[in-house]
This record gives sequence, structure tokens and C-alpha cells, in this order.
Amino acid sequence: MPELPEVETVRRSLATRLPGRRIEALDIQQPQLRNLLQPAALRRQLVGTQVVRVARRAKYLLLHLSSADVLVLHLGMSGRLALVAAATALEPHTHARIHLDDGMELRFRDPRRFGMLFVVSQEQLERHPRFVHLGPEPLTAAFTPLYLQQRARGLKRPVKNFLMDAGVVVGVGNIYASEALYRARVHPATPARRLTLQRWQRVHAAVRATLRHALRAGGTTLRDFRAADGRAGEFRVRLAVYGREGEACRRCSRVLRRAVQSGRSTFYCPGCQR
DNA sequence: CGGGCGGCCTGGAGGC
DNA sequence: TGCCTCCAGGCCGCCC
Repeated sequence: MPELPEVETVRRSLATRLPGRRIEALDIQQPQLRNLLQPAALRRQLVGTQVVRVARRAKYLLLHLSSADVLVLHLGMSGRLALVAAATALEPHTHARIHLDDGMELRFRDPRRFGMLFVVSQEQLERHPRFVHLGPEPLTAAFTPLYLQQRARGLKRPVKNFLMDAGVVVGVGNIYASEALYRARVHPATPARRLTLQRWQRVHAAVRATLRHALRAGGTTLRDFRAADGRAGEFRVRLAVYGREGEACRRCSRVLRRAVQSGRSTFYCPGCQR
């Protein structure tokens, strides 16, 4: 589900509400997510701590705690976080409930259970196996056209797969990889090593613009996605290629196509993207 | 070692 | 209505 704009949207919706709240209790209904939750250990680490701030790295949400630990949450494909009154009826696939000191509850739901939840010390976070290999954030100065060109040196994998590799750049998933390449007018199957610096400049700018616009719209809701306050994202109507196979390109009117790359759908315009 | 692929899960859509 | 297949926004381990 959620790529950078969606995770960042969730972060923002939590950042106005969570800091200062104390965790009073934790209920685990279903410990088997992507990682196996250890209810007793989690309770020991979380209960009694205060949320200090809500951050994000790649597609991970980071709840920094007063204990100098970090509660790390990943939404996988279908995960949702909701901040609701404790009396709210329990919805299906609610795996974890974090009870707060103001009568609210942070609920983690995830039908497909590809999501993750774990605690790591702030100090160890960057060295954690899930974090240590991560590339730069696309909206920071570390992400440049030259960086892309250098990382692509010698790689014959398609540029779309390259952009979706979190070791190259984080936060770009299947929707925004297609959208950004359309915006950059680069064919998704182009071997990464074939792109000139000039084209990397276009790709770089397109990745950033696409993510920024999606962020401004509160992300893309295809089906599941909601911010923590329940709001859906509005970017779906602005998608230029994703999910629009068979429809007309808005730029050149050619029929948009779908292809499969490494088992994932890619959408592109055969006229605009060479 | 780069990189494609299957597997992890459930549910929705569409075909018959 | 039911049953089947395919597909889905992520990530990792296996294998060539």
C-alpha cells in the first residue's frame, strides 16, 4: 500500500496528537505479522513511556519514546493506523491496540499481515538490519541526479526496478515509480546504466515532484489507505498512468499500457516514454 | 554479485 | 450462489 506520501501523511496525522501522550497498556490480538510480536517484552518496553515525537524513515514510522527507545511501525501492503476513542467498536484484523492516557487508542490493523512492529533503541536504529542498507530520502539534498547516475553505473536492471530499490532511494514504490517515469518521459524498461546525466536529471526532478504533489494531496487511496484520522488520500484522480491501462494518455492520446516487470505491474505511455 | 522470482497473507473482482 | 483464478500500494530469502 503505502509509499512515502502515504506514510508521511500518516506521520503528520499522528504528529499533532501523539507527542506528550503516555502509553498505558498494550493489547496484542494477533502476534504473527511480518515479524512475530512478543507481547510481554513489548509491554515491558512500551507501557509507562511517553511519545516524544513521530518521525519517519523510508516507509517506516518511528515513535520516539521517553525511554530512548523507538517504536517502529511498517504498514506493509494493507496496514492502517487509526487513532480512535477507546470505546470504538473493534474492526476486523486489529492486531495491536496501544492505549493512551487521554482515552484514545492507537490501533494497528493489517489484513494481509505484511506489516511490522518492533522496538529498537534510538542508538541502534541506524544499525538495525532493516535500516542499515537504506538509501537516501528522496526529498533531501543527499538525493541528486549525480548520485543516481553513480549508483546506476554498470547496472542493466530496468530503471523502474532501480527506483523501487530501497537501497538506492527510499519511499518510491510501485505507483510512484510508474508515475515518476511517465513524468520524466523515460521508458520503465530502460537499463539503468543507459541513462545519461541529462535523463537522470529529469528522473530525479520527476520523482521529487511526483512525491511532493502526492503528499500535498494526502497520498493515494486505491482501497485501504487512510490517515490516522480516517481521511482518504486524494491523489488517485491525478494518477497519470497507474491503473489506467487501455485509457488515453493525457499528453499524447496514445493508449496506455501495462507490462509486468519483476512480477509487478508497470504502467506507461508507449508514445511519451522511449 | 546482480537481480529475478516465489513466498508471506487476506480479500476483492471477475469469469463461469 | 459458489468456486476458481488473478491481482493488490512491500519486503526478504533463495537461487541462478
